[in-house]
Amino acid sequence: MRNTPVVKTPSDHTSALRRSMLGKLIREREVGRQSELVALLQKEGFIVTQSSISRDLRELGVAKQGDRYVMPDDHFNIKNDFSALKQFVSVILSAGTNLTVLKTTIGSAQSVAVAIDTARWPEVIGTISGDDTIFIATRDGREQQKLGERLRAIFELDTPFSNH
Amino acid sequence: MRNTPVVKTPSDHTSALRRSMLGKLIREREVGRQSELVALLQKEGFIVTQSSISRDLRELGVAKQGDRYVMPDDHFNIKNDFSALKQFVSVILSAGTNLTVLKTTIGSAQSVAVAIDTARWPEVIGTISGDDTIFIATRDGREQQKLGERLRAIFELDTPFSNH
DNA sequence: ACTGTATTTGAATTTTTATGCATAATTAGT
DNA sequence: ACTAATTATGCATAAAAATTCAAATACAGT
Repeated sequence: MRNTPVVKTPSDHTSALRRSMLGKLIREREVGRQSELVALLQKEGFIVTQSSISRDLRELGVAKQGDRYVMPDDHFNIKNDFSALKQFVSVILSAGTNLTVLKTTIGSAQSVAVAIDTARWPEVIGTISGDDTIFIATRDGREQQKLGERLRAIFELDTPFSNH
Repeated sequence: MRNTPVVKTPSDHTSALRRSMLGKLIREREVGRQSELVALLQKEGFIVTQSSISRDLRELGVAKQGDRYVMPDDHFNIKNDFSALKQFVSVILSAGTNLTVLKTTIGSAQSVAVAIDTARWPEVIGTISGDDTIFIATRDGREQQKLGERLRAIFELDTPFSNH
């Protein structure tokens, strides 16, 4: 069963397909120059010259760091300023409808709490913290809810009743 | 009292200072080519050629996206994302040629130290920390130097003898 | 201060990337 | 289907960045 020409029907508007593949290649392999990309694309059935690659890369927003290309998606990983604190937070608990408790590794509660304070999220009324515990006060159940979501997103903690 | 020559005594080992400034420039302005950086640095009192800039950029991990350079912090690099910890670190000091001291707000030294530990930078031999102080041991002056650059970049601290 | 070693640097060159321009392909409008 | 307009492409070349190499500079040990 050999008819679908690997990827490109003679007259597609190739550029989209090519760019897509370009993205895949850049994500999956370590590529450091456009001539390599020309070769790799050729192997996939696309015939292009370096000129087009150059233009494609700009179009895709691909960046070159040192000697490898990186997709802009990978840049998005920052999300927020808390990623460095993730490692200290172990669990999130709630007590009643307006108190949320965060457990951290010993000694880091203060730091995490300060980060939360300075973030000035609307749902946070105030925080106090010990060595490995942070209390976060919210106005009511709804706010507590929101805070929970936010914290779990940020610190990548499991939800209490988790999904798949 | 005006004698400290703006930034560079003829024979400093400039590279560290220059790189630090380079980082600042890239963060603050939109620069798209190394020749511009040469010019900007000249305006700050550093005389360099494109060759060195090229090497510095690689060293700093700066990436070029389209036609602007971007610091890796602003980008991806989850491991090196200490941005949330920035607020706790106030000053960097060195003692001798293999001990670097970091002062932090009270209570956060531990957290910062852990982050540094888990980052596993090659130049760090070990750390110990109190409430607001971290000792970081490095092998020698050179390594200490590198660590210094890295810390100043990450925590956006001023260089010891700063400019304008 | 002197010596040997390692690092940094700039000038020149090579390599890589971007682009002006003319052509080809694709799309839209009728 | 034909024509005009827009977009995509390759070639040749300009522009920018990386690298080689020799010289200069910093450094540690004595």
